[in-house]
Amino acid sequence: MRTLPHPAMEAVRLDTVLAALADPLRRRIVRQLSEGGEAQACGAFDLPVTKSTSTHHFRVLREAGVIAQYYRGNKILSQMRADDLEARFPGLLQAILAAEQVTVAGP
Amino acid sequence: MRTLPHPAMEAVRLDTVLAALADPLRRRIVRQLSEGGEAQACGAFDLPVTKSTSTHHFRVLREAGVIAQYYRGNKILSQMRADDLEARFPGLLQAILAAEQVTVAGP
DNA sequence: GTCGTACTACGAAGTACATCGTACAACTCT
DNA sequence: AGAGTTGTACGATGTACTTCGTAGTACGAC
Repeated sequence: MRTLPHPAMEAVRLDTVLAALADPLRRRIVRQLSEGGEAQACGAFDLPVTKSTSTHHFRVLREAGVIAQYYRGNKILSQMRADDLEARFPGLLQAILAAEQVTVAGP
Repeated sequence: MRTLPHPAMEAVRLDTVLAALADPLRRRIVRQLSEGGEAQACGAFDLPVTKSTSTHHFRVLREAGVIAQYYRGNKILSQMRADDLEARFPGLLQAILAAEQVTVAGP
């Protein structure tokens, strides 16, 4: 079974997490994962970029420690590392997701 | 009196704020401003870069809507736009500052 | 006015990032 | 085994960012 490398919780750096979440496309992925609750395959995301680019963004999120990915058949399932993030940076993820909510809800 | 352009609170975008705060040097500035409370001149910051670079980072923070800057004599005083940020993205700034606190406090 | 201070503006150089296309690998299904 | 699906790897390209040096502007002090 193939596996993908994930940073340990202690190795997750604020720099990397913030940089990862500064991209709108990556926040879109994170949002969908957070709202879905369940692990989802990359194909479940309707992103306005090619597969290559999509792979790149998922990789950035995984290497930043924001999401976890594991093989399941010929798909890769992704899910939030919500607990790890909350333990390391309490309230951060929630604040960012909530902030975007505000941004979207314009008059 | 010279003035510097600041984005209106409604024009402040999460993308820009997160990108601005993803840089460690800029977070260092923000941290010092937040802890100091009072407005401080750029020279009050002991940053490991040249003045040009320093100017650049202050500018990024100002254009992102994170700090306010105004002339005072031949200095420029900077201060956090804490209230504006809190109104637009509740809890975000505090979560990021707290997160860094955790990072710094290693065993 | 002249000098020093504090900071900006502009251009240059190196680095990092986002995006894509093509080629490839692993898995499922028939 | 062969074909289709899902996603990766690698290289290329254009854009943006960081950093610096130099030159210049505004202000206070003398």
